[in-house]
Amino acid sequence: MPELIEVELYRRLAERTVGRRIVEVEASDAWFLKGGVTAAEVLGALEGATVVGTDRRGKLLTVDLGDDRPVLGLRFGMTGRLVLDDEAPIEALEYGSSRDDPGWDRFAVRFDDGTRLRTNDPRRLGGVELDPDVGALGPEASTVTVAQLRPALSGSTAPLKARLLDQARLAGLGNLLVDETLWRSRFDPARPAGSLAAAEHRRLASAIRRTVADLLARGGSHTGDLQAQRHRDGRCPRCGTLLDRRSIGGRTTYSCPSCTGPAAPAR
DNA sequence: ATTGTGGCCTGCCCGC
DNA sequence: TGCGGGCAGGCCACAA
Repeated sequence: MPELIEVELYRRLAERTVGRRIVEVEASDAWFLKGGVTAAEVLGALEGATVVGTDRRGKLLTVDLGDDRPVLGLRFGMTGRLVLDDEAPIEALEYGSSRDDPGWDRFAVRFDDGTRLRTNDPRRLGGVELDPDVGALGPEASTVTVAQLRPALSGSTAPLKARLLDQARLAGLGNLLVDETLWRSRFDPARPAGSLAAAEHRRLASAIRRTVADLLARGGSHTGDLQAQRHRDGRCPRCGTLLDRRSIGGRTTYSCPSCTGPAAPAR
């Protein structure tokens, strides 16, 4: 479940490798290489390169290797973790494994100072890419403005939640963050995205930024107030009502039927 | 174009 | 104790 919060923690870890030179690349898992790139091409592009900086758009981590090299893109899917030597900012992912099996290392680079940065991903849902298309992603969710959110939602009949999960419209939110955000701001996830009024755009944009900041401070996408009740028979932490469990946007969705919804706006 | 669905990958947990 | 089925969700291909 790495969402932008986890990937931001990964980025901060990767940032520590700035100035180090890559002396060896481990890319033996062809499945993990995306965009049609071969292991040989990745090796050629990365070996000898020095890490210049890191960046992130939504759930995509990018590593800048200088002007004469392609940008290294890292995606983590749902169970991917980034580990520098033995240091992992996320010990165990919410729906991942608590083990750290070396057999799950899908990609790694070794630096000239002997340190090693690796992706450990049991389910191989993440991937490595060269020069990823950052432009295909929507605006960054953690800093989204009303002016950015409005066009992402307006005119759409799709459920609000589905649009917020669409990385081409808004980059960074995953299932847990969206449910937490909508619950906090009392929106019905199933409501048509295009039905929001101007004041609601403001309320939602603000809720997205605040929820991301709050859960980042707490340490993960799974630290939301709704999380403990994300199960059948779960109850709304605010009013105690039995939570709705539905599939919206193809994802399991928990929401409070009592204190959310168009018929029951915020008090 | 937009929206919905199913599949990919595989560990884990539950019930029998 | 072992086993099978369901489940988790980020992402992409594909269908309507």
